[in-house]
Formats: sequence, structure tokens, C-alpha cells
Amino acid sequence: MATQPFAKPESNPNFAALEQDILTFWREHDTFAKQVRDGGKGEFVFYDGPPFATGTPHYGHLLAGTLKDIVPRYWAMRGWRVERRFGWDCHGLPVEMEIEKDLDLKSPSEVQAYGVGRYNEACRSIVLRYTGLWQQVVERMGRWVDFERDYKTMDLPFMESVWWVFKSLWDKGLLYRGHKVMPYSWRLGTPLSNFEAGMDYRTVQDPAITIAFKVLDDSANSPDPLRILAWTTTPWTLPANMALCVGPTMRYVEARRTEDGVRYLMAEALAEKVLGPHQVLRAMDGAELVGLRYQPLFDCFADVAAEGAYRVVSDGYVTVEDGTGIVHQAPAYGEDDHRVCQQWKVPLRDPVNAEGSFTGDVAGIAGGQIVGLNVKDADKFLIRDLKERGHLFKQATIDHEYPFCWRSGTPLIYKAISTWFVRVESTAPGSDARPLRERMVELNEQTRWVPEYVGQRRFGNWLKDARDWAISRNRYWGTPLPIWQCVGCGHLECVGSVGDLQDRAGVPVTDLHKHHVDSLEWACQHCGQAMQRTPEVLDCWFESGSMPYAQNHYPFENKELVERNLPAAFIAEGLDQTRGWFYTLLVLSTALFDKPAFDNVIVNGLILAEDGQKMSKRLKNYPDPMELLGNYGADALRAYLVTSPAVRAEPMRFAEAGVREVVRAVVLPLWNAYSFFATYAAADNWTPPETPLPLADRALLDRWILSVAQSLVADVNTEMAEYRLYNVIPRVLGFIDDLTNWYIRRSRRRFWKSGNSRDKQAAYETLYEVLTLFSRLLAPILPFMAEVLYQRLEAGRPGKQGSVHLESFPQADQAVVDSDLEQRMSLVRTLVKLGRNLREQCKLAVRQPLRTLTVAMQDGARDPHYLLLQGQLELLEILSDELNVKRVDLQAESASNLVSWTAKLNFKSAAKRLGGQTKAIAGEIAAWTNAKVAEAQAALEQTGGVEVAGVRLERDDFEFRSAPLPGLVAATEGRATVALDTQLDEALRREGLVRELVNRVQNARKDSGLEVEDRIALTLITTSETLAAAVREYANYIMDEVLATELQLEQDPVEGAVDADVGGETVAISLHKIA
RNA sequence: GGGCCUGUAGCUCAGGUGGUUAGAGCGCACGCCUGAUAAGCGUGAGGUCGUCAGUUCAACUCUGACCAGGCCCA
Repeated sequence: MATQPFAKPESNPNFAALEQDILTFWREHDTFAKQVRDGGKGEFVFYDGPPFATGTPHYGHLLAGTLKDIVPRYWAMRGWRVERRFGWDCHGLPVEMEIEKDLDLKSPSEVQAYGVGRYNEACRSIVLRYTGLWQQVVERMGRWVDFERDYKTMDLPFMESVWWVFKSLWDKGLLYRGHKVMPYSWRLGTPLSNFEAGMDYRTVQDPAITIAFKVLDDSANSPDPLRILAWTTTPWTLPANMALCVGPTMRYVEARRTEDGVRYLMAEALAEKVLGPHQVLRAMDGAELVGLRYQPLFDCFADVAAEGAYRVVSDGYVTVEDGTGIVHQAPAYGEDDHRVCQQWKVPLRDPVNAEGSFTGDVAGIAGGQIVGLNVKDADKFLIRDLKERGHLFKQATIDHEYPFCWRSGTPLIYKAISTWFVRVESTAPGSDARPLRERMVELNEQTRWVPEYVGQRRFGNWLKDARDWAISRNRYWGTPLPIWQCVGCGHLECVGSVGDLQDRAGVPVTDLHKHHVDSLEWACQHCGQAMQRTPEVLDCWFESGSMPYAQNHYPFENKELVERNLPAAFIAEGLDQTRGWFYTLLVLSTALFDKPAFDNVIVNGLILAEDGQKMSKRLKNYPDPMELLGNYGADALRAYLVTSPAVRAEPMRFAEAGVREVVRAVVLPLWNAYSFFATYAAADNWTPPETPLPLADRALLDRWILSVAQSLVADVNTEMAEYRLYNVIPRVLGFIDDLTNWYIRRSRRRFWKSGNSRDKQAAYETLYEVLTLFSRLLAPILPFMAEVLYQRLEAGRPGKQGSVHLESFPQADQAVVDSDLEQRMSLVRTLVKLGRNLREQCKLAVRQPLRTLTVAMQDGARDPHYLLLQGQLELLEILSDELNVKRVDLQAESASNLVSWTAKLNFKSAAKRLGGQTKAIAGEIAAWTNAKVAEAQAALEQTGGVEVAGVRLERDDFEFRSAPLPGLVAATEGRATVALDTQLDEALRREGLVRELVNRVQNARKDSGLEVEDRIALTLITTSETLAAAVREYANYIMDEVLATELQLEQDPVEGAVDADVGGETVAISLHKIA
């Protein structure tokens, strides 16, 4: 086993196909299950937020799915047990809307006629329509998640737990029934969601009338009562008027209007516009008007005056944008009205029935004409009536945007609907507990949000003024509210489990959906009449918020497990869940257990199409996910997504080119690195030894890449543990560059060498160790590539697991980290870059050897960089080899005569002291000549200070910069200057020619299809005496380089020889393989 | 209307506590190299740091207003 050689890698890898093989491998070996089973350190709890399965997955899901995969994979490799169960959100409006389209049902009455049972079963049948497709895409992404032990919000155990959650809130007094003003379609006879209400806005003309309310006070019976002016575009809401609202800090006036001599009360800012010429009698703040009573416009609800109606209240929402600055309040028909009236304890009356027509309550108005009339049709009768009775101050019309029912095309109205709430902002009457939201704010502080601002600002602000949570919906396909009410005395009972319901109803219960439980009744314990179920179902957000308990059928099963695992260690969802799942999880966990629901959360932003628009199936402005996966592979897509701004909750534009770029920058170089290793390892029959060479026996380059690798391990662990996944790929990119463009490139010759030297062994071992380490490091993010590497490099060898995902995540070995070496190497690479630039500038090919490279380091021998290279022979050797120079001359810059100096004021250190003089002094210093700079440096050296414009400056107040003197082939970067000696002699020229020649022979080898390790017989044919002399001089070198066992030099043409140009001389190359 | 986020090169984005030469990748142009070959490397051009005002010796950075885009809520 240990000696099993490496296979030669294929030359044309198809990454998507490799990934498919890995998927098969994982499936056959049950690798995911093994990873979960192996977690011995304890539970790392992950909750999966359930998606609606109506529709196919898009890139937003894939991004969240990638995050939900990477983090659990990481902690699993760190030894934790990470269960990952997929969840499906089955109930709710999207499903109902789809089924209503299928069945052509347009209203609740049509649903009733069709039959709630058939309707709900139809919903049940389509919920799982797309789950197969979802599973396919999720698995293709490489996401490990359990679809077999998934949870569905429509399953009986799940729904029973939801009932338990509901009952627990009930028992804690956190539930109450109230009203919520909602968009309402009278045509459909149903409230709509805000989402639906936004679907059809039209510009329409509506009446806009100003009404005068007579104030009830001492002068009420006088012939000249004060009149309060209010403005409305919905006259039909006036019979339900219960109050008038002013802005507490706004200015109001009582004014006598010139035109009719009547006294009016209204906002000061609008008086001119509304009243025309007038005389102000007095002015006051809105707050002073609060409590002022007025005579109702109609007497249909005269009784409510005793309950607090018909008076002035105040609220900050009032503006002077239009109207009179005094707002008519109909709490049954306006959300603000409802809120304000509730606050001021003003009662609510609603004389409009489910069809949108007036009830008998208004029989006394306009001679009974409007009873049974649609509210919009009643407007004109009401206006006429008000006019006749002297209440109409002004009649006009307004063109504005108004919502319409997207299904029936009739105008929507806003109407108070009976609704169940969870108390969030306050506590139950008589309770001494603290309001839920105060506690939620505290608990949220225990959560790590990535990015941080989402939790602190966005979510934190939302929590601070969270409102009571409306949890009932007047729909059919959902978990029914477990509340039964007596038709006689109104007594309410809350049911908390299936058994509970069976006991009361006396029949077996196997399904909790509406059509199964609505018919169940029992006798009221107080009056004996029938207890009937309240018709609403629960908001599906209530169900997803219950998921931590319901997915395990808590508390009916798994009681201990669920309680032990609260809160979750990690969740990840989109920014749009701030008010969604993040919130509902926290509300319920706070209410039930006084704990946060999750410790760490990554929030991702919205994914847009490349054109910045929303992704749209209709516009086809984005590539199909499955097709993209087939072209580039899941690893590339994962890495692209996880590096994008979307991982910091910012919007991201999805570009296919970005995925391609990841293939180019990450996947291919990694493959090439592996391929390089495996090619030579296969040729050499190299296998990893049982005992690795000690570090001290490895080359400097080996120790360097191993150090860099360990530094990377430390970095990656830090970032992963802090949930900053977006920082990982950029570091990996840096490492790939180090590995391929420096370590491997510099090491190539070590692998070519024939024989089995210790150095070659060190190279093999080092590259092997780096690749295997790297595959573990990448495993959570690029699970496929990591597995490919592992299977080819490690699987089946002693002490190895069956999969990279069953190995431990690497922890940095600080003993291998040599940061001095890393710094030195980085400096050498900078110098190499400078040297190359110089060669390019003077058109000297790298193959042409040069005599000397001079390296000058700033500040001479005191410079830490200078010290870094001093005496580092192996590093200087690399430098001379890279730049093809015979000698590297390391100097202190001050002694080098290569550069001139300029000085600059160090603003950071000096400016605070200098204040206003800063600019003048900086200008003077900048103008210093080279000589003057040297003088100042000398002074600093000797006395520690120098005088400039009468101010003493110290060493830290200066920055000295050097630049190469003109006329030299030299360049400077940072604190280093390099200069090339470009003088050539014949010997150097000959050597350059030989280098060119070797290159041509190598090309010829490759062109004739030889393998890397093939030996050749080489014949060179040239008439050039210069070239012939060079070949004779360097014969051994040439043979060594091109693996030639024979070398002949001819003058006469040979058949099959290939012509080549070498430094202007012509040569023909003939070679053949030696068997 | 409110809360939050974003605005820096043609594109996608970096730029602790303010410090005087604003960076990277891609794209583009030019060049190099090629036994890592669906490659690789280098150089160059390209920026009124959204606008305006303020604080300061000094603002991409801090403050305010405004403009534009986004998410959520109303």
C-alpha cells in the first residue's frame, strides 16, 4: 500500500465531469453521513431556514446554500457533530395563489364552493412539485444536507409542535385578539397581504372634501360655534369618524374668515391657502387642543361619545402637506387612525359589511339611502348630505395613486380585520414581566452578526420599536389557530396537542389541517353550547419561527435534545429575513425560553443580474444555474459567490465572467500544481516516505513555502472561526501565486534532475505536504477539488481516511513558521521584479547572462532589510539565478553611489507640533538638494536634530527617499535599489547563445512528442563558427539540460532536422529518442 | 415618509484611529516566456474618491445638507 505509485494526471481535465465522479463517490461511500457520525467534540447546531418550494432555486438560494455548507463543513472538520437537515416551507399565500390560478378560483366564496377540503388537498399535492429539482441543484452544488430527514411545515408532528408553541404563548398571556387594518377586497370578500395590495396601483380621481366639525363648548349653542376643519379623500369613512387628530408641536390658529365671518380652527401654515383672507383670533400648539370635544357629523354612533369618541387627540404623524393639518380619524379604515385611536382609547365602529356595503347602522344618514350601498357609491350621497347640513366647507377632486385588487380589478379599501396578535411591545394586563421586545434587544446583543451593522443597527433598531406581531391569516392552507370559541357565551379555549384535541372532540385526529379540524366541536364547559374553531390559520412565519422546536416534534419527542441545543450555533439567510425569519426565531425563543435563537449569523445581500436589474426569468438576464454548473463546476461558483459583496449583505451583480475568472485564478493553477507534481512523481515512481525528512534537511525554498503554508493555515482558521468567509479566498489566491509562480517555478529543475538526491527527495516531500495540506484547507469551500486532490494523493495510503472531508482541519504549526524567512523571500522577489524591469527596459533577454547586479539598501548597515539579506547566500543565489547574473553585489546605499536623495517632512510626526508653519517648512525641506540632504542626515546622525526655519526637527520628522542617479540602469522600490551592469563580453555572449540553443532544443523535444523523461541523441548542424565554438565549450551543460546521451556537431544537412534561429545564427536540430 | 446600506479607474471592489505618490483583480494596449500548456509572467495607459458646504496646518477618511441606487418598513 505504502508504495503505491501516483497515477499520471490526464492532460485535459473536465472539472464538471470530475465533480460528477466525486458526487458519485460521496453517494456510494455515504461520506456525508460518516462526517456527521464522526463528530465527537459535541454538537454544532445548525438551523436551515426553509425555502418556499414554489418555484426553482435561484442564485440567492445557491449563495445562502453555499454559506450553509461551508460553515458546517468547517466545524465538522474541526471535530464537531453537525447535523444538517433540509426544511421546506409548505404553507402560505404563494401556494394558495398558485393553486387558485390552476383551479381558476377568484375569491373565498369560490373556494368555499369548491370545498376547503379539496382545495387544501390540491395545495398539498403541488407543494412538493419542485422539491426534486431543488434537491438536484442543491446536491450538484456540493451542499451536504440531509433530504431524507428533512422537515416539512405541513407534517403532523411539525404542526403539532406549532400548536404547542402557540399554546405556550397563550398560557403566558402573550396572545390577544384585536383589530388590524388591512387592504381589503370587497369583491373577493377578503383581506389581502400588503404584497398583493402593491400589485395593482392605478391613478384615479377621487373626491377631496374639507369638512367642518362644530366644537362643543360653552359657545356651542351660540349662533357662531367654532368649527374644526378636516380633509379627506374617502368621504365614506366619515360615518365611522371617531376623533380628530392634530400634531402636538404644530401651530394652530383660531381665525375668523372674512368671506363668511365664521370662526375656524386649523393649522397655521395652511390657513392662508384654505381660508383665504382671515383674521387670527388666537394661536396655539396642537397639544393645547387635545381633549376638545366636537359634535359628530352624524348621529348613528352618538352613544360612543360616552366611551371617549368625538374629541381631539394628537400624534406625530400629522403633517401640513395637504388638507388642514387636522386629520379625521376612522379607526376602522386607516392604519394610522387605528393606531392613534388605540393609543388614546377611542372606540372603533365599523358600519361596513364584508361585501363593502353599508349596514343598517347608518340608516339615519341621508334618509337611509346609503344602507346596502357600496362604500364608493355612497360618497356622493354623503357629500350631498353634509352640504345640505352645512358641514361641507369645500368640495374638490384629487388625482392620485390608489391600490386596486389585482384579481378583481375593483378598488381596495382599508378595513379593520379581527386578528390575533403576539404581545411584543407590552405585557399582558396584570403581568409583572418585562415586555418581550426589551428582552429581545438584550438577547440580540449576545449574537455575532456578519456583517456587524445588520445586527446592531438594522435589526437592533427594528427590535427597539417592534410592534405586536399579527399572526393570524384569513386563509385556508396553513396551520389552523388552535382556538375554539363558544357560540353562546364566547368562552375561548386553546388546544395544545393532538391528544388534547382528541380528548375534547372525542374522535381520533390524524391531520391538523383546517378541513380536518373545523368540523370538530364540543360543549362549552360554562354554558353547554357548541365550541367552534375560530376560522383563521397561522402566518407561515410563525411556523418557520417555530422550526427549532417543530423540526424535532418538541416537546412530544426529543425534549432533552432540543433544550440542550438551544440556541443554534449558526444560521445564514438573506438580508430580507431581518423582519422575517431572524425576527420570528428570536420572538419565539425569547418568549418560550428567554434565550437567543442563534449565536452566529451570516447575512447575505441580494443577487442581481449582471445588468444591475433583478434577475428575471422573463428577461433571461442571467445564465441558467445548471448550465453554468455544467460549464464551470460547483467549486468555481461557490468560490465566486463566497468572495462577493453579497457575503457582506451588500447587493451583488452576478456575472458569468466572474465564475470563469475563479476557474482561471484558482481551479486551474491548483490543478496545474497537482499535475506538475503527479507527472514527475509518476515518472520517478516516487512515493511518500514513512518518516519525512526533518525540516533542517530541506532547502531554503522548501522551508519558505512550508512556512507560508502554515501562516495561511493560521489565517484561514482565524477568518473561518470569525465567520468572515469572504476573506478566505483572497488569501488562498495569494498562496497559489506563491506556490506556482515561485515555489514550483523555482523548484522545477530539482524535479527534473535524474537520480535520487536528497534535495530531490526534499522537493517531492515538500510539494506533497503542501498539496495535501492545501486540500484540507480548501475542503469546506472547494469540496470537489479538495476531494479530487485527496483521492489522487492520499486515499489508500496508511493512516488516511476515505475522504478529505473526514480528515481534521489543519491547525497551524508555529514551529514551521519562520517569519524572517518570509520577509527575506518577499524582499528577494521585489528585487527580482526590479531586475526584470531593467532587463526589459534595455532589451536584454533573461537568457543573456550579465556580469553583476548591484543591490543597494537604504540607510546602509543599519537598515533591517540590508541585514535581512546580509550573509544569506542561498537567497542571493536565488537572486543571481533568477536574474541570470554572475555576481550579486550587496551594498549599503549610502556607500553605493547609485542614488540621489530627497527629503520630505513626516507630517504625521511633525505637523502637530508645527501647526501653521507646517506648509512652509515642508516646502523648504522638499526643495533640498542631494548635498543638503546628506548634510541634514549627517547632522541627525551626530546630534539627533537639525534646524529648519528656526525649528528643531528630529529623525522621525523626516522621510528620506532615494532615486537612481540618471544614466544608470537602475530602479528603486521602497527601500531597495538595484542596478545592472549591462556590459557584455564574448564569453557572456557565448553563454547566452547556448541558453538560446537549449531552449530551441527543448521546443524541438516537445514538438516531436517526447515524454519528459525520455533520453535523446542530439545532432546540431551549423556553419556558424561562433555557435560551434559555444556548443563545444558548453557540451556537457547542453547534454545535461536536454537529457541527451549523445551530442554531435555537424556542418552538412541532416534529413529531418529542424531549423532554428539562435541569436542571429542559424542552426538545424535533429534528435531521436534512445530506447 | 422612516430605518439601514452603497456611491473610489471602463467593470468588480480594497482603502484601522485624518498625514501629502489613493491600491488590487478583470478588461484594454504593449511586451516577455513557454516541458504548469482549456497556460504563465511583466509593463503601461486610465481616477475632480457622487455633489456642495463645514471642522483642520492637513479630508477618500470626520460633520452637515443634498443627489443617485438598493433592502426593509410605512
